Amino acid sequence: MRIVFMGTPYFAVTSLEKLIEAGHDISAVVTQPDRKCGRGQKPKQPPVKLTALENDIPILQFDRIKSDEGVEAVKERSPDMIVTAAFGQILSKQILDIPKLGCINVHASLLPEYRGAAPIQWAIINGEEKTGVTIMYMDEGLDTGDIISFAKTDITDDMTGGALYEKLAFLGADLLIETIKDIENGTAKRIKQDDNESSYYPPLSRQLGLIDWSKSAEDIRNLIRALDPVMGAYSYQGEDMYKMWKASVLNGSATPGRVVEADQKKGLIVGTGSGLLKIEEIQAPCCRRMSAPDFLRGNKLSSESFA
RNA sequence: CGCGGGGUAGAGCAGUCUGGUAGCUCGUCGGGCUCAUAACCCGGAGGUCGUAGGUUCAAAUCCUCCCCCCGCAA
Repeated sequence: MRIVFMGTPYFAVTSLEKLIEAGHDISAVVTQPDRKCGRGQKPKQPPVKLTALENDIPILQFDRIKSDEGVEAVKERSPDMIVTAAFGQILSKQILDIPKLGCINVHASLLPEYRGAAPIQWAIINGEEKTGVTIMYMDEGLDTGDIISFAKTDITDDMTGGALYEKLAFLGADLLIETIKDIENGTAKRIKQDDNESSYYPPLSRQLGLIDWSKSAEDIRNLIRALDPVMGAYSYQGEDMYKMWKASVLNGSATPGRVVEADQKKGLIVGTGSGLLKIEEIQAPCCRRMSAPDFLRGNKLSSESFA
């Protein structure tokens, strides 16, 4: 099958690699432009671009794929199908109409739930125990197209956002390959999404990571593990920002944000709206992340409350 | 040239401004004590102070280059 692949981050790399492995003809890879990011503002190449380079696949990068040049470039590749995974740009009708077999997308949730850019993290934040991936036809809406196939998986209690991201990347890639086979064979299904059952969650924002200590210890723990390793949940003591990377829930109660214990042996324990939170891994300003006992060994954490 | 913090013993830090031969907590090893404890006491091992130069009688400390890590920002 002649495919134009669109994707950007590591999540999409897995799918791209499996497509190549399966012997599909990837006539081009479309990915976001190299962006200045990180320290030093050096332009960084998206992971998908690096994979394309390794495999000698032509690369197309547009600020807006909807632009005339973008549409034209895709047309020139005359794909049978467009496959997207975490691409980061919305496709216009002009593009959707190009491939005769349609445009399909790998989405990291069980649609119609968790539409939006960050379904993986949101599922953990909400304490979900099950999630999955969905392969769907794209339409002009955001994650609203018809479902072709899906695969479920469990979210274990200790799973971080990073771990689930990786798991779903593989699950999605495998399902993608199978689904394309079904489409080729004409056995693929096409199920409309029930909009009444749908939910939409926004992209991750800095603000989201700020810990609200009045929430329950369980909720805070979920936020912490969901945001590991993308940005970390954080809290302040005065001007100092501390990132929390790992925590567990204890019975008990204390004023939300209050540091109950900060002891090498007893650990770092903080009060919440319901239950106590034991911080097991923490990152102080300007330091790398480290276990709470290690941190307390060399740093004197004030007994001031977190806010 | 986007802004800023940091690299000192296995781990986490102090010492750097006000140069003078390396210190703290923990771990580790050996010994002691106790009915008992992640307990306590005594003792030991373990460091090219990120790399390379420079200044100096003397550099972890002052100056310059480079490498790596981290926060902001995008």
